[in-house]
This record gives sequence, structure tokens and C-alpha cells, in this order.
Amino acid sequence: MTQKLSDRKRKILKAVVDEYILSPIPVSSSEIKNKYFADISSATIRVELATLEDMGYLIQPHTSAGRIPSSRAYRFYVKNFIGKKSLRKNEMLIIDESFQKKYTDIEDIVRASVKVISDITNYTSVIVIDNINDVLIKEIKLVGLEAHTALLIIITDSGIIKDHVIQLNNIISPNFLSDANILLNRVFAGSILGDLSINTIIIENELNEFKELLGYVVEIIKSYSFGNENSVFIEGQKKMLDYPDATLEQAKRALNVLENKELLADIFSGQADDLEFSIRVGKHETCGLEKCAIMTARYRVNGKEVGTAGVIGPERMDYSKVMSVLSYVGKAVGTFIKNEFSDEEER
Amino acid sequence: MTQKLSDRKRKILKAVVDEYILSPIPVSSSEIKNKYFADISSATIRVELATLEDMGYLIQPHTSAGRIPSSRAYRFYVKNFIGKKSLRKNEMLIIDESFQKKYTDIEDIVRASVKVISDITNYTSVIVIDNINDVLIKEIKLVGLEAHTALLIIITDSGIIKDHVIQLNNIISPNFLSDANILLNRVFAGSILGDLSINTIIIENELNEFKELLGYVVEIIKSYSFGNENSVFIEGQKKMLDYPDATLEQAKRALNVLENKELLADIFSGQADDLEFSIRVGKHETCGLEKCAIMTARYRVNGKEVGTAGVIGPERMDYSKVMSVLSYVGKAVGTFIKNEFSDEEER
DNA sequence: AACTAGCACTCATATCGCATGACTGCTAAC
DNA sequence: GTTAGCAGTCATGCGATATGAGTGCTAGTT
Repeated sequence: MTQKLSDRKRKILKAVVDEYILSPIPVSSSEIKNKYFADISSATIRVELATLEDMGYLIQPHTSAGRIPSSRAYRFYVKNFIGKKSLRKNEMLIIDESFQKKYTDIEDIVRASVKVISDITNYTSVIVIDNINDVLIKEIKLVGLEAHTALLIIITDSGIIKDHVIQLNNIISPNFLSDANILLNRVFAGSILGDLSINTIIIENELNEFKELLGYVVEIIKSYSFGNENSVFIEGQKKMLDYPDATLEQAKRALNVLENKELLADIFSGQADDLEFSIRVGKHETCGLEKCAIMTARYRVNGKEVGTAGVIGPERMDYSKVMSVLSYVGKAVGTFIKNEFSDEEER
Repeated sequence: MTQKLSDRKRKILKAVVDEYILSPIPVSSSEIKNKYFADISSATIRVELATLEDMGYLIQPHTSAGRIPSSRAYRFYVKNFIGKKSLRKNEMLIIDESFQKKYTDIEDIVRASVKVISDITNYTSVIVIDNINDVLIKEIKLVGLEAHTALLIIITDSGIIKDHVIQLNNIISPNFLSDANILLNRVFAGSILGDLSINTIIIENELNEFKELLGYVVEIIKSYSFGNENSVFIEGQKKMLDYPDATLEQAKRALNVLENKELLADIFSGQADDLEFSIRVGKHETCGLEKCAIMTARYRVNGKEVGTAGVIGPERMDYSKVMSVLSYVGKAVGTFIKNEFSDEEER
């Protein structure tokens, strides 16, 4: 069914997409002739365009208009023509600088990443942290703060540190603390966040004194292993409004999607499992992002994949640039983490 | 200059504003007659309207249109006619429920507040936490996590607990920790976040071993005492697009303002110092929120004022409802905190 | 002096027709 | 296979016209 495209057809298709990305007005045959094919006539190009339209790559908004690429054309384009292009020096500088600070928390790093990606690409950027089911709990600490208040600190193998203030009915005495710390580590240390059913059973057998505490801890750990909305980071929502073809209605719908973090998590996670990048153009009918392209890459911290970073933009987005930015930020985060969390020498 | 309004003028002005808030189309004399003044003729009302227009309270978009309220009219309206109105049962329920969970952190409480305010009012909601210059540091704890990683916990008098992961070059030994804890509390405990100049000097005199640590701590505390962007919480940005008169351009400008957290902090803080509520209509020329009204109330946690909560909406917003919501949420947060952080009996 | 009926006037909005011009598709010749 | 040339299509813009909502004003009434 899908025939191979001739070389000239490929060139013409690329020309249409390039032009349309440059400025989103339907591309005419003469425009293509002038800028790309001085040697053949516009009539010939028209014939080719007509075939490309028949094949589903191009769309004519109306009879006397030029052609615009279909989602299919973008997919072809993405598959065949794009690759990283090097960023401008000052762009690289900005990225580097945004990781210059001493970050203390993985959340801060993610926030910085999502922000810089959006800033440089000028598209809405999203990072979804995976359900961290396969993360190992290295250690748990309980620190007393006030009579009934304590801080629970969870340290995982990938350097992710999370803490929660909790309120207990018991008076939190030094004895209680030291017992609790021993107990917590006996129960949870070395286990994987994923399977809590076992732990839940264990609780039943423990002393009454610690039941409340253990209940909280299980609840907290659970909230990490299920996709909770804290694990979706967005930046630059309003850039969705900048697509020149956006009407207010569409914009509202798109922003609605962005507020639905569960949906976003669905869209972003489970992508690009083996590939470095995943690009989807169109085909988001289900979720209200009809005319969008989504480009994602795995997001690694400390060498470990922790989530998916990506960009939502118009189909006519600057794919190469986005790809480069995602790649460069990924590298910056990688080396940054290395310096922070481990003791290897600087490169 | 500003003459007292006759009773009938006040009634008519209120009618115009009420009608316009109900649905934003210019209000005609006959409409007012039908709904509010069965006993006088539309011609008479027209005369009154003309005077009100001369006085600057009303605007005629064009000759053959009805009148719409000016910012001045809204201000008059707000000053004279509004008060809390009781919320619907299910609205109160939603608010109560959103504070049902065991919150652990002041940030969580604020996030829940700003979200529920936006949800119920259907306007963009903002909470700005004050520069907490006058907060007392009750205690500081340093907990070792890994060889070079520690968690710094700051406990303040109002139950606000903040923590930060920090990386040190020193190996964090038990000895180092206990010395550091004593040192930190000697230097910082009991002092007010506001004046750090003294502390900065103190550092100079300390042992080399702790210089790095103390430097971080000062830096962290500083980041709280200056208005940092973490202290601005926003929810429901996209609701700005729902004002029926909003064009895409205006919407973009407004959303731009929302992304500028420093500006937002400026707009919101320093308001309503003694008043329970502050309402500003129009007069935001400087900041790109020309046609907006902003209503704010002091935001209290644990009885202590910690910031300002408010709503940004169209001039024709439902002032009474917003006022009620702010008030009700304030009460909910108050009682919630009471139960959580102190030991007084339930009411 | 306040009110009101009635009429003339204004002006935003909608609709229609028409001219324009940017492109295309097609045909016939190369 | 390519191309010149021409007829056909259709979005866009503009002006003219009709409509009607709503006012301001005047003159007469209470």
C-alpha cells in the first residue's frame, strides 16, 4: 500500500515541511520551485504535490491554497530527516548555568531541568518521574522534632531522598525513637518500594506502640509507589498559546489537559523504553491534544533512569532543536549528579 | 467634587453592576426598569444613567448600547454593597474535605488552600507567603544521611518546618554531627530570621571544620528571609482564559504576569495590613492586569499571619462569594492547624 | 420640579454581492 | 517526463444595505 517515495518526492516533501515549520502558511508550488528546485517548473512540482496529497502526506486547506503537511508527513519527516543539531553557544551556557547551583534534592534538579528545557525550546516542557517501584530503600531515619512531631527520612539507592513530617499520638521519647529506628530499618531497609503487601502483613505482628507509626510509613511509601501527582513537573504551559493557529477554545482545552496530571503521566511514561527518543505527531485524539507533537526522552539521574522528559509543541515544532536540548540537558544533569552524589574524580 | 449619590442612584448603580456581573452585556434602561424599578419609567432611568455616566461610574461602549460599570463603579459597589454570603453546603463540604488529610508540612497546607480556593471560586488563586523575617528559629537539627550528605532541619516557633539536603566535603562522622548540632543551635537557635548580618560575622570566628556547613546554613536561611519564588503559590491560571471578554492577546499578557512570581509577590504582599480583606479593582495599569480585580485576605496558620491569600478575577467577579470562600478556607486552615500542631482540646 | 411618552438619531452587527488574486488542475505541445 | 498556458476554484476583503437595540431630547403631564 504505502509505496516508496522517489527521491524527488522525498525532497519535495521535506521542502514543504521545512517551509511550513519556518512559517505556518500553506506552501505553494512556486514557492518550492523558487527556493528549492530552480531547475524544474512549478507545474511539475504541482504534479508531484498532487501525488503526495493522494498518498496522504499533504493536505490542501482549500482548492486554491498551497499544501500543508499532514501528521503523516511529519512522522515521515521525523523518521527520515531530523537529527540533533548543535545548540548555540549561549544556549548551552544557559543550560550549564542552570545546573551550576548546589542542588540538594532530586526535586530541585528536576524542576531546574524542566524549566530550562521549556526556556530554551520555547515549548511546554514536562518531566514525569516513574513510579519508583523498583527503587531500593537503603535506610530509613526517624528524627524527633517536638513532643508529637517527627521527621521521617527515606534514603534510596539512587540518591533520592524524601522526607515527611508526621504527627504521632505517642510522646516521642528518645527510647521510642531508637526503638523505632531499629524497627523501621528491620522492616523496610533493603526492600523494594514495589511490593508492600508483605510489609502490610508484618505490621500486624508488631507492638501496639509502633502501629500508628508503621501505618504512616506504609502510607507514605505507598504514595510514592503509585503515581502521585507530585511526580509530574510542568513548565511553560502558557507557551501553548503561542502557536499561531491556536484559537482560544483549543488553547483552553490544551491547558485543561496540562492540568490533568494523571493523563499527562499516562502520555509520557511508558514511552521510549528502548529508544533514546520518542516522537509522536498527531494521533493524540483521545486526550485533547489533537494538533500536537510530543517528543520525549528517558530522563536519567545518577545514571539511573528515573523518568521521562519531554516537550509538547505544535506539529511544526523544531524537532532537531528539541532533540538537541533534551540531549544536552540530559548530559548536564548526568555530570552534575556525578559530581554531587558520588566521589569519582571530575572529568 | 464627588457628590453624594441619591438613594435611587445608588440602587440603579447597584442594579447595573449586579446585572453585569450576572452576564457581561451592557445593561439597558429598560432592563433595569423591568427587573428592578417597575414603578418608574425607562426614560427616568435613562436620565439617572446619564448622570451616573457623567459622574464617572458608568461607561457606554457606543451610543446605542447600554451601560457597563467603570472600575470606579466596582469600587463603589465593593465598598457599599458586598458582604459574605453563605456558601452552599457542598462547597463547604469540599473545602472541609480538602483539609481532611493528615498534612505534614506547611507547604502542603498552602497548596491545598490555594487549590481549593481556585476550585470553588473558579478564579485564579494566589497565596504569597511573607518574607518570614520575624520568625523565630526554635531549633536546628543536622542528621547524617551518607558519608558526605546530611539533612538540615529548621524548626520555627510557628510550627513551620523546613529541611534541606546538603553536601559537605568533610566526612560526616558521629562526632562531627554532635558537635555541629551543638554549634548550630548555639549560633542560630532563639534568633530571628530577619537579621543575619550578626551571624555572618560569627561564622568568621568558628573552627575551620564547620565553616562550610555554617556557610550553607546561612545561605539557606537567607533564601527564606528574602522573598524567594518558592513562597508564591498559584492555582488555576487557565481560568484567566474564561473571562468571556478575554482575547488571546490579553490572556497571554495576563498569564505572563502570573509567571512573574516576584511581581505577584509585590502585588499581593503588603496589602490588607489591618483590614480583613482588601479589594482592588482596575488600577493595575503597571502590571498588565488592567481589567482585573484582586481580592486578598491575610492568611493565617496556627494563629500566626504567614502570608496573603487571594484571587485574581475579572472586575465583574462574584465578590461576595470570593470573600466567603477566603474566609471559610481561612477558618478551615485555622482549626486544622490547631488540631495538628498543638494539644488543645477539639472545639 | 419630577416624571414620562414618543420620536428621531446613532451605531454595532449581520448579510449580501462583488472584485481580487493566489493557487491549482488540466490539456496540449515539446 | 516535462512544461507553458489557461480556465476554474475559493478564501479574503470591501462596500452597500438592512436591522434593531438603545439612547437623548423634547414636549406635555402630574
